[in-house]
Amino acid sequence: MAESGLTSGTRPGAENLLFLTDDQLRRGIEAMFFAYRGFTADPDRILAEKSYGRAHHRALHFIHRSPATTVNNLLDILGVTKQSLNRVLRTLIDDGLVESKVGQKDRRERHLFLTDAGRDLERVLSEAQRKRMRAAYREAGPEAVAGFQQVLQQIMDPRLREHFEQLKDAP
Amino acid sequence: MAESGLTSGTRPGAENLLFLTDDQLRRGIEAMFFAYRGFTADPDRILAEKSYGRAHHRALHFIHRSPATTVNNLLDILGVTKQSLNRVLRTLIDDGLVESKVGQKDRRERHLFLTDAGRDLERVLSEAQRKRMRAAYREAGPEAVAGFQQVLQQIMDPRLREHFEQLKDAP
DNA sequence: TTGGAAAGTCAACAAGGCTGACATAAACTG
DNA sequence: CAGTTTATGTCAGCCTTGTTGACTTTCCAA
Repeated sequence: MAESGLTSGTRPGAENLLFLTDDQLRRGIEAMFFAYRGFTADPDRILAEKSYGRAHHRALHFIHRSPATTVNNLLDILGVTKQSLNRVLRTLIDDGLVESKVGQKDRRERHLFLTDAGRDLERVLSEAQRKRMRAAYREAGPEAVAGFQQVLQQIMDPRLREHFEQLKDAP
Repeated sequence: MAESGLTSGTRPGAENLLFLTDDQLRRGIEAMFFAYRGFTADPDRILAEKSYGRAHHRALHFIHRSPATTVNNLLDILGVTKQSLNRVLRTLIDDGLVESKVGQKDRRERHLFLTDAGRDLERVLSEAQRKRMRAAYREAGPEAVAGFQQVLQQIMDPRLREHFEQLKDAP
């Protein structure tokens, strides 16, 4: 049943390229669209209560992942302008969720850290997101998860894939 | 699950749950974030040239997929307010990419269709998106693609999954 | 010492979400 | 038939989050 459901009874041989039909690609595109909505739904609800937005979540996430990261590095990861990021960072700093420390080696740079309160919010947000992912992973099983990761990695722009890989090796 | 155990050789036993660690989940979350950026990058570039946005693309896509769809159905799929959709639809209709026809059975409804010009733009946008997906699929291989679809489907909200399934069976 | 990088800020704007209020036409219901 | 509900459209105003451009301050490095 699993087999026929996945491959319609055909074996994935070298010549079997049905998974590359426009129809299969369309299904993948629509799946990405609908899944991304679910992916962001739970954090979005929590953020709305606190009058924050997705942009704040992203900043919290990547500062959490890479403590002491610089503004420039964050700009590169997030792919927005410094004005856009600054607005978000400003509110997070003013609200005491993020701390900005002048660099020791290069005192022009600012190194970003989560405060205790910042870590708290980050934990609530990411746990909500993980909960859904965990359920999805469990339903789909480890092999599906491996495929999921592989395809997503290929969809990324090479420059972003580097960031992704770098984060993989973070402590 | 029992079946995937049979076909894969990995039994989802108590000890083999490493794919559910918080670290694996975090990797999946970041992969979704970076991949979605790539996913939208190519259409976004084309849309920007024509002063359209992602919202226009979404409308074109789903009208293309479900010709004669009603405004209400589109609202449900897209998950935005009618005011938001109307703004987008208005420009598409004014620009001659979408046609709105009064319903025959129920004359309160409007049925939406792409014009030739609308189909042209939809084709350009979706081909750009498919190109990237095709390359990703080819690199990852059919088994990975199957897993990719499975996990995405599980991430969706149930209500959206129904829409997704319904589109699967469309002509 | 000076050029340029890093960061921050101000102003203005746009897309695309949202709410609320209201209008119209058509269908449905008692 | 009168009243209600449904589907759609529209106006006005707000918010978040993106953009560009201009400008300043700090300060490293050649």
